[in-house]
Amino acid sequence: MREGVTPADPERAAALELVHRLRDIVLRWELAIGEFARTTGLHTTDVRALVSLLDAERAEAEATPSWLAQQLGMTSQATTAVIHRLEAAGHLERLRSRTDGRSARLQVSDSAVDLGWQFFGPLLDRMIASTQILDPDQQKLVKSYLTAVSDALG
Amino acid sequence: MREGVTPADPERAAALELVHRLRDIVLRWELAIGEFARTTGLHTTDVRALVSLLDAERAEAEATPSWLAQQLGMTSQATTAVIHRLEAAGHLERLRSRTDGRSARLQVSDSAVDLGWQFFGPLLDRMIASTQILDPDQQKLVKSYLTAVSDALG
DNA sequence: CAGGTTACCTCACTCAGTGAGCTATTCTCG
DNA sequence: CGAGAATAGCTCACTGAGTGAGGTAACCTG
Repeated sequence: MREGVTPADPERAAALELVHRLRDIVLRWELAIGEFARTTGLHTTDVRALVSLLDAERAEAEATPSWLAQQLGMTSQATTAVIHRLEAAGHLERLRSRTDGRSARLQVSDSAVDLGWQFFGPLLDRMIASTQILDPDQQKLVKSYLTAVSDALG
Repeated sequence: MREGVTPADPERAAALELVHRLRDIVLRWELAIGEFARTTGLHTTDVRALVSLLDAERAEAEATPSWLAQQLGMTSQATTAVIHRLEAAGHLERLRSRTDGRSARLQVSDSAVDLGWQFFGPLLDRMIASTQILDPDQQKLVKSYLTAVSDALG
């Protein structure tokens, strides 16, 4: 049934195996996001937004509504709604941008950081533990691989 | 600002770096799903469902509505709706299970396989190419790492 | 074969996300 | 400089995806 879709090329099959593991990670990550959303009463989109915003903060990049919209793959209106929800929940502050009068600067509150840490902390710890099994050279290898995959997806 | 959240532990920082790449991959994958959904007129959930179903087929596992609901992290009712949408679009057939009269067997149609291949094919090819740069031993290393991360998320 | 469980479904409803269209600020170039 | 175009973000009205409540049929267990 349906040959050709997965050709019997052993090299390719081995590579596909790896790709599947990655996809499994994506799936599990999404489920974790969903579970976090359910326990906190937030929505999955809100959680995804928070994660992106925390990332931006860590990278010390200025997060704006339009930037967030792009990260979420949503329209600016939907993103406005997300921001309002997070603001109402006290997880986000909307400040004025100093460089552009039209734009806003999104600042996650301490409560959001705590909340995220509480849930994703243990999860992150386990992921980090999995990583620290590898020695520096191995980590470097995996890192360059993941970067390549990331580029392939971009 | 907010020390303690990212402690100045160089080992941990290096590992976090890797975790971030993984999360970047998750984000880009989600955006790709969204783009595919937009171009095909499907919904992101429908696409996620299709991907899961194709996976099940590849693994030769029997896909049922309840199994799918679990994969998507959604209620059975919402999953019923997804199945109906995919069925109406001709991407899915709902067959009777032979072992359990209550259950249904979900069978993706050729049109869905083609559609998926058309969009995800090039993307998958690039991911596979990134993988094939590695030699077998390196692939094995990455694979065991990804498996460990997957377990950490489960 | 009665009582309980499981798999899936329908119905009524809510609210997240979209399209249309607005205001205010910034950029561009004669 | 100043008019026109572009950009950032917003409100409003609406659609439809997902949920909770609750139903039916098939299976399991004593």
